[in-house]
Amino acid sequence: MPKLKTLKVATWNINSVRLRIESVEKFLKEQKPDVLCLQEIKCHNDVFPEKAFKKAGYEHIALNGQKAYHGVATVSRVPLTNIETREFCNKGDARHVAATVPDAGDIRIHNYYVPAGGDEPDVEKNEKFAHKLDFLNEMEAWYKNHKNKKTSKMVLVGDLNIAPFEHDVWSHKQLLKVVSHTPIEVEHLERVQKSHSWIDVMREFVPHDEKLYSWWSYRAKDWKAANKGRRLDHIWVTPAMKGTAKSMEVLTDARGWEKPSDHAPVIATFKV
DNA sequence: ATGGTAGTCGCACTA
Repeated sequence: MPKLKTLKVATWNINSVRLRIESVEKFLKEQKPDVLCLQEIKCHNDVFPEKAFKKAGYEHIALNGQKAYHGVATVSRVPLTNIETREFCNKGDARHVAATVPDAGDIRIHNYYVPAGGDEPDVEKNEKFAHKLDFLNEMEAWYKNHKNKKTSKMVLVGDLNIAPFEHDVWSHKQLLKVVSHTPIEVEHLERVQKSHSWIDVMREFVPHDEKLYSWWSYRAKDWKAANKGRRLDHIWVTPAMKGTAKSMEVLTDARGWEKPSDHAPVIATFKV
């Protein structure tokens, strides 16, 4: 029997974990997730602020960092096993870490930072955009080959850098040619989703005709007043976890904290 | 139509 009755998972693109460690501490103290998945930690494993997490009660850490760019970390109050980091596109980039939570009945959590893709949505002119699509193709191929699709309990979270639906962006029309909301990216994301029949947990709680954002650009004078957001961060689950999500929240307040990340945390609680 | 901000590293790069 699992030790936990519920599993509270949060995902947050922190845009430098060292610069914002105090915000992370505040978040952990207030929200007390069981597991927090961070993206864009922007540091190598050697300089990850491990002590601060341990002091906050998050003693179990699965790391895949790199210097200056990207990097993901999954920190947990309960043990993590079978830690795995997968390298995509032979780039040497740190954009994925997975770990299993035995106390939650062996739910496996995949934490992703999908490439942003640059400015120009054209694979011929922009190799960063090509990299983004390649990365999604690799994700699709990987999950397609996963076994035990009906029984394997997995959560996939992270900054996927794509806002797929009309109301995942402030203006569908104005963003159709803007990287993060182009039809080609959305098609690729849909194929990843189909590869393991992933369920979009955030949209199970917010109807498709309501706006839902997790990111607001730093470049707006007043992010809250402009509210030109996008839903770049996601929480998905496999069919074996269908119906187990009890709540979901985007902690929009955190976007207004001192020295904020441009992303807000997304939190979901699952019945174990 | 353009430029606006932020982080890392130490100038140009990424987002």
